[in-house]
Amino acid sequence: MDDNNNTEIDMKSLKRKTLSEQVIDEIINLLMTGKLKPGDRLPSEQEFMKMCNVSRPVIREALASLEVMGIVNRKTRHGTFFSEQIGSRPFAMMLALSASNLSSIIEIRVALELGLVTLAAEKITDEDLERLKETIEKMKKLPTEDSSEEDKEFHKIIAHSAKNPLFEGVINPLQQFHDQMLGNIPIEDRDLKVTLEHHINIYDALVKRDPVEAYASMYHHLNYVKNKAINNLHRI
Amino acid sequence: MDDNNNTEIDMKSLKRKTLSEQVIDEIINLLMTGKLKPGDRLPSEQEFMKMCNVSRPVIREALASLEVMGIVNRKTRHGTFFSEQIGSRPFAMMLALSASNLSSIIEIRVALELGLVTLAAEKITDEDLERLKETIEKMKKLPTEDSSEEDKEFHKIIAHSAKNPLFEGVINPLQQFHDQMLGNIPIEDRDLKVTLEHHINIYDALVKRDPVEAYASMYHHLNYVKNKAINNLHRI
DNA sequence: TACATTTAAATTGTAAGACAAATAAATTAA
DNA sequence: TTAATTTATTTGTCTTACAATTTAAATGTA
Repeated sequence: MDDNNNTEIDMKSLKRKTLSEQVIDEIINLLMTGKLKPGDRLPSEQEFMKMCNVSRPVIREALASLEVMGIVNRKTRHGTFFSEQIGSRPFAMMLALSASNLSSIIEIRVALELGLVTLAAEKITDEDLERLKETIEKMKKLPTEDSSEEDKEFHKIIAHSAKNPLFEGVINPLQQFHDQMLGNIPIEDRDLKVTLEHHINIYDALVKRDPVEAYASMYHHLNYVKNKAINNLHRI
Repeated sequence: MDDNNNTEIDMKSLKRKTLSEQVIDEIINLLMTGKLKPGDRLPSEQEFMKMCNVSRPVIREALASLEVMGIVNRKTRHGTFFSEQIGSRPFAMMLALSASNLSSIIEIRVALELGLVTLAAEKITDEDLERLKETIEKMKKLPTEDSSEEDKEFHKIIAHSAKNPLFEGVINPLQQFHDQMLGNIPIEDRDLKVTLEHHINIYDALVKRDPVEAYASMYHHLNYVKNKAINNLHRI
């Protein structure tokens, strides 16, 4: 503090880090430095207390936080382990903050679906393609215009075909959030023939494993769906 | 338990929910139901204790978890508030679990950048375009092949032009993680002229506000970058 | 000896009480 | 009226104790 007095130092922009946040940082660092890997067992609460020289509630707050984020799993008597992969719950919780800004949710979902279909074009297996084809065949036999279940299934297969758990952890909550908060597009707004045509175009592009064509088809489809979703939104 | 004994009930698939997790669910529900909005003040710890009939450490674990996720902000004497928007930290922490699977990180980043450039094509402002042009002009004057700073800036402007805080909260950690864990592509692998051409193509598409062309240009660019990043990865 | 049951142990889960730290609000002094 | 001081409020940390869960070890029985 005997430094140059003319230097403006904005001390207020520093946020004080609680002890539990510091413990979290240490634990995250174990992963980032490769000292521990997904699946590995962490030290027990008692051991952490000794290592970090803090009280047990501080450790518990840190671990509870990491568990809610899906980064660790805690089991009585067994211990605490790093998760093998992230799940959907953390991102689903984060989405709650945008619950009142649904158009932004729709927007990011569209963007992610477009990125996803690119990945799928590169990585999709014959098995995945077969399953996509099945949803298309199922849609051809539908008795009504309501293809919402098949539509969801179609998008889920594409999400799965990317074989990227992190991506799935992000897109699954979006798909579910979208369904939950927006409900389904009203029946009278549906055109099974158009949706089916869109799905077939996307499928064909994926068969060719052509990312740009897959993208263009998906973009076309999602714009159709997005406009209906936003119209539905304005009706609420 | 005097039900039909022939029904198989897999009780093991139910995970016991701790009290703090239940408190978290209640708080998230406040957001989901619109009872409270981003920016609103939550009840104090003492009030929660009374409402939920649990001890203070349970409340604190719940609130600490929500704070790490960026969903709430806690200030001494002031209280606890829902955040206005999500930040980057939660997703950055989630990424730590994939620290040992870098190709999957690269992959999801590419997918997200592609979705993002679509959004940008729809929403970009003249101001954003001007800033993109500035990075391009700056690149034209670079003395060496090292355009990593300008490349980062280019992608950051695009991320910002989508004007979607949630999306930014996801893509920023990916951009930073990528930079931090992968470092920069070695100088001898760089071709300023190619990168510049890619950026110009993307910029031109954005000027036209053409999503498919923006996508195709970005895909071309990111494939170039991705291959170099993966080659660099194999060298480590 | 093998299997079943009981007990002990290890770790997480919860509660209560006390004090500390930060800071806004209220009160007092100039 | 403004500035300084004090008080009050809320979060932050710690200690202690007990509860709950679950697995391993020990004991009992056939």
